[in-house]
Amino acid sequence: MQTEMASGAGNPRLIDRKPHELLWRRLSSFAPLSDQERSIIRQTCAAPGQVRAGVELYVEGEPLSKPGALLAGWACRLRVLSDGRRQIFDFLLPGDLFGHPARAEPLAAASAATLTAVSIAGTGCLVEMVREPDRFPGLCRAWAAAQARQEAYLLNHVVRLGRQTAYERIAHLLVELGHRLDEIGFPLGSFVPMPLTQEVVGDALGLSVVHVNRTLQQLKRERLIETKAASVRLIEPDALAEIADFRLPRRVPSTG
Amino acid sequence: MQTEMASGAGNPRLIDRKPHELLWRRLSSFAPLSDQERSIIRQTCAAPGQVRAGVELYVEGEPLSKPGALLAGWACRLRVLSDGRRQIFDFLLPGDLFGHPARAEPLAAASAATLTAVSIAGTGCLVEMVREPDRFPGLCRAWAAAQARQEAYLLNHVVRLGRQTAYERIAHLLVELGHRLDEIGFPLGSFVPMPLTQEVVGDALGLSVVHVNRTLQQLKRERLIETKAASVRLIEPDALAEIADFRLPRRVPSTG
DNA sequence: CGATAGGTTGAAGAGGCTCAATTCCGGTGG
DNA sequence: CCACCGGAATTGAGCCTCTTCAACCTATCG
Repeated sequence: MQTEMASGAGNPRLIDRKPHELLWRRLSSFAPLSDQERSIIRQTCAAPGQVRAGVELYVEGEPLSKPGALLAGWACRLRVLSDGRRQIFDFLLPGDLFGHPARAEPLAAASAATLTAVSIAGTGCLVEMVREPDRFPGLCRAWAAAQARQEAYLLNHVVRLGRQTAYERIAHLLVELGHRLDEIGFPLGSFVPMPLTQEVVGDALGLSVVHVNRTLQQLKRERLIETKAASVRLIEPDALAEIADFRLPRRVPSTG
Repeated sequence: MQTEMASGAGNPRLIDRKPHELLWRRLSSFAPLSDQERSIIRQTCAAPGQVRAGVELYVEGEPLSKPGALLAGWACRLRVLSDGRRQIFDFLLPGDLFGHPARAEPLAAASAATLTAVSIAGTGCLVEMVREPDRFPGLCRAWAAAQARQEAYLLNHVVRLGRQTAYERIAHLLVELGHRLDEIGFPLGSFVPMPLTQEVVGDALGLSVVHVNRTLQQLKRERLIETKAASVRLIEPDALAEIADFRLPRRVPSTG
């Protein structure tokens, strides 16, 4: 029941639209935007950059000079330990922002890399926005809210890693990604894109590939999920949320 | 060698000083502060609140209305799962800030609770600061930088939980806390306060109390650390940092 | 002096890892 | 259209880290 209420049936399939519409709709879901702001977003999306899979968008420790927005494809933030072990911190989905240099954090605390081929809204206008916050108050608020959301996901991630079993971790991640995809128009409960290899899932959840594989099989056997190509269907989102002790991020009343 | 360079020998024992001096020195290590800002800090610290151990400072989901600064004692941010399992996200040490409602994140994403009796700089003037950012640009920058730092610690925490063994996790946490204490005047390599029960360490690092205990014993047996009352001495900070693959947070060139 | 929180110890078992081999699948070249 | 290739997924077996349970010890405090 919660499933149907939360379902993205009402969310237009943003991906199918023009990129700037995806970004505008998504940002204005965080804070109201002016017409001027809408137009700067349109400009920013005019000539998106194309980047292949497996490319680093920026590197840990490097100055963050180029804010960007993901228009299509998936990426992640990660760190590589000195012995080669990798830890993925979070995922970037279409409509997500990255590399904001403001807030007195000029250096990247983690690297970011593409997981698929991606399309990225250029840096030009976004830099402008960051430089002159007073001209784009709505954009700034939206960006801040998006960042706060991203941080809430990071806390979820800590809980997964610290206190949940492999089974719960995977269920939790799937539900979280399911809800995020729902927000950009892929209804919860239907087949949705999930271009993650089992190794990537393992690097995110602190598990070995082998164990990710076995746990996914269990979830399939129990008919909680099914997979096809690079996509997943959460057959029983509520049951998964129950298993994972998943809580929807409280929607912030957008009172400005 | 790195140890000696990073040692807090140069840092005055801030704890021993007047509370407002601790806070001022700490904040101005993040961004230059004006005299006016110094005086508002002094006011804020004039009548610190006293809170006992084990008290919640704020609760997850509650509106964040009361920014504060910890002047003495330890606290942590945490979340309690529905089945009672706890996960600690990070620790608050003297000089640390919490509960900043700005940045469009009006609701707390986690609870915060005291681990010891603490002394807290009141909300009055800090609220003022948040309301009128233009009057206190330095303070705002400092606060943002402090928050960025806190976030870097959170990423460290994810790496610990996701990719390190119990032995590495504990070494890593100890070194990180050692460096943070060094910054407020407790030299790395000497006995420093560490008022954490083994249960708290377990809740932070995703380990059982029993295993924390055994791992600590191993570290003591190997003469890497020694403990006394609620304090610890990192006998071999470099060796510990090596074990933990610990990296010092890059100091931000304070050009801004 | 009893109460209570925190620390210590032992034993057994589970969850997850490693190693190693095999299969599957989407693409590529012939 | 087929053979082949490489990355990803799958499977089996053994082992090890860490957990759980349960008991016991130790300090501190009213």
